[in-house]
Amino acid sequence: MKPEVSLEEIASLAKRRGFIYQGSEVYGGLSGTWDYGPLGVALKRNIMQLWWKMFVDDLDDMYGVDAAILMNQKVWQASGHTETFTDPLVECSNCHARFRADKIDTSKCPTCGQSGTFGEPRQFNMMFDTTVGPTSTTIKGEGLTVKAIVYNEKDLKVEVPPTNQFNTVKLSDQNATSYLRPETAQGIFTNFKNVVDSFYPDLPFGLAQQGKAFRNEISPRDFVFRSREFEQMEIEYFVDPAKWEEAFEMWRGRIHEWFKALGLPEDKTHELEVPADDLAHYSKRTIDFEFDFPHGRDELLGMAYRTDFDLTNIQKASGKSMEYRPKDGSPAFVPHVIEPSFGVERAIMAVLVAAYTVDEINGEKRHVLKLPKHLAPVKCAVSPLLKNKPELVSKAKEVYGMLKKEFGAVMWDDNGNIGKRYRRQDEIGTPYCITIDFDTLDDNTVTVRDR
RNA sequence: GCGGGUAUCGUACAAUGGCUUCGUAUGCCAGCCUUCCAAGCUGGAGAUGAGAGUUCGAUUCUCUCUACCCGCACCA
Repeated sequence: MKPEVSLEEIASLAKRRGFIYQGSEVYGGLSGTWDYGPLGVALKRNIMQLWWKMFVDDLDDMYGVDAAILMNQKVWQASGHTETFTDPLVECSNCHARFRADKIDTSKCPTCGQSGTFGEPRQFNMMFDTTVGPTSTTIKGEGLTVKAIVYNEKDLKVEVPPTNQFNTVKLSDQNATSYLRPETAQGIFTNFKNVVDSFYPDLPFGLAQQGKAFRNEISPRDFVFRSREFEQMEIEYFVDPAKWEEAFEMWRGRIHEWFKALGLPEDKTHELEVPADDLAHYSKRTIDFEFDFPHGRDELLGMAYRTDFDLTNIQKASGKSMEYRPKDGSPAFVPHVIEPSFGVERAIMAVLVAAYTVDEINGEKRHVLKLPKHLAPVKCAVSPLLKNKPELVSKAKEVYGMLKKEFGAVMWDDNGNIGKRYRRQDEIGTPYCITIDFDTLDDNTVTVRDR
């Protein structure tokens, strides 16, 4: 079932009214990046703050963390990202199917049956790599070794004598290589022990984090739905392995509350029980929570039972115990994990799609963003009924100043006539408009319009 | 990454191998007017994605690049 709104309509509105722009637009853009304008950043922050309130501040069993984007590369080795992301991929030149070169017989394409259609395998890694600190390079020749600290390898020029008696040998410092995190989850797992040491919370408890993650997607798509830089809101909920199902169901319920808080209609959200043979190797159960986006039904957030996969990996790789010792003296164990993982951009898209409506009034189209009030970027617009009556304008300024100081997200609007202002505010989802008229001057009352 | 499409004021559309380089609507800015749900008038700013080629002359034709949209693949 496709919603009536097209992705292009949403993108057009987002651009026109200052929600979301193409990243680096003046230079022709950068694929898979998007920038937020004044209204967009307000909406985004409202959504993220709502999440933090619902899932951290309002709950007794939740703790917040905020880990660094750059992490020791051992994190990604232990989690399996380094290995699984450097698989060589081959592509069939006939049917364009792609396969892991080490998993198939490359003499014949399994999809179309053609022979000899595979080219050279290419390494493809979805993690953005980077170098932490200067790169150290060693130049070796006969009887001579020069060590150089190079801040930018492209600037390094080594003159090689014609005798070729010198060789340049780059000793890339493996410790200096790192990645922009492809998920925020590992920043939580690596701090599990720290939080236990500081607070020793009763099990079950959860850690929550919001932050940027980066994936070098093959093809970013569908407006902000799949981009190369995005924001995640993730929870790792640590449980006694015997009680994981209980926790799973609890979070399932909390996720539906989240949908309600975002104002997403129930008939547009769906649960997809991921079939056993599609599950990631570490997961015993996963539910994809989907939404009917303009481009089709697609994943809005996911919840996975990750067992003790991550903590056990860290325990093995670091040599540090990740066991939790229950306070009742029963034997220690490595907790299991329920992971609800939310995408901020996907939530924004869903909210915009759900809120976007077009009314027909006397044959005129009226665009209204029916945002939940607590998400609206502008809570209230203040207008003088007439722009050319100084007494109205000054009174309105006074009211505006009071509200602005109190609530912040208040907009001054004196452009055109009153009807136009209402329309304009409708289009950005402003719930309240306050108009100062001549009665205000007489009896200090104002007109409050509820969208 | 493959195939198809698109790229013109902020937005949505129009037009053109030249002539004074581009029209409309809306939005925006200034002024006038206007006593509550897109009234009107006057004036103004604002665009051919980037680069190369063909040509006397390119926004228009060709090529390359970039970005977005549609389909496929991918989504650990």
